[in-house]
Amino acid sequence: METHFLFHLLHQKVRHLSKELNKVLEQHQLYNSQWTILYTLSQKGPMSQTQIWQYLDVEAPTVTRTLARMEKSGWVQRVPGKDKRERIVVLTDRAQQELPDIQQTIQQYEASYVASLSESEQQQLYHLLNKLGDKKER
Amino acid sequence: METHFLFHLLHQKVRHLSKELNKVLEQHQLYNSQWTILYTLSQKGPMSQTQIWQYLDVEAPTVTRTLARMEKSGWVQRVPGKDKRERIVVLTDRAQQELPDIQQTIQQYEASYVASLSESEQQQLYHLLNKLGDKKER
DNA sequence: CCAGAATATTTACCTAGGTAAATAATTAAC
DNA sequence: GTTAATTATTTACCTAGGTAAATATTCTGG
Repeated sequence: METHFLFHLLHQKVRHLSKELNKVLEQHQLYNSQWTILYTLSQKGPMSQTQIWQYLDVEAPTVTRTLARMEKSGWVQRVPGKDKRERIVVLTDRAQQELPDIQQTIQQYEASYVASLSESEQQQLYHLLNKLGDKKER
Repeated sequence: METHFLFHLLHQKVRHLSKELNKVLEQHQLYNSQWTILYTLSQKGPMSQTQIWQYLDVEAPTVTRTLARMEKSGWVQRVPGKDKRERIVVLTDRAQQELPDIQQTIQQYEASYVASLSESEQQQLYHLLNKLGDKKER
């Protein structure tokens, strides 16, 4: 099998997916990646920035920037922690209020996107993706 | 199954993959996305920019920019076509020369990444990815 | 206690992707 | 044949991701 096409397809799908998700999220004035953070905070409660980037497996500057934008547009607030180096990120009231609505939008979109696969195919896909790139001793 | 995790995993994998690929390509002074274009041109021969973005399913400004960078670093040249609006993209001699080497680097990396899956799992994965998001009448 | 290491965040600089609108050249329609 | 629509590319402006280095605190070993 031509591995090239597999990787190309992977790329394409993710790009396509982000693009559409961003379009769907327009109605909430939100972006894909911002949603990821919003969702994480809604599940885990207030977190420091470091906790966020480690959890999302993204570099620190990436979340600094995204959070700055989210703070500006009123989704989160960054309050100082006991340790004066760190900033704790908290959802704003507005975010709390709009969350269910947004979640429904996402849920619906994701469901429609995944509808082309049966339940067991979805699990297969998850399983295979998870296994992909799992280095033994690469 | 929680679709959320499937999409999250997809994102993560692709990000992780690009990151590593870029690192591997450093030795050739090349980036992931630039390689994609280089490879396409090596397979298809000279193409107009429009042909490139349509084939790669990317927006026009994206390839304009990437080609500009590639031209500056000596991978491609853009020559005017008969139609004075279009620019035909051609690989430079240097690109031609270095291609086999780079291809080997990529090949090797991709093979190692995909080695965690059996041949038939790879095909399964390709099949499922391909099917994912296939709208009937979404 | 205090100098040096470690940690949390930020800044500066890069690539890659997107949209909307501008520009230039070609085609089509009258 | 000139005007209007279409096509190819670019520009300006956005988000998202990365690395390397700077800054500010906190921790630690002597």
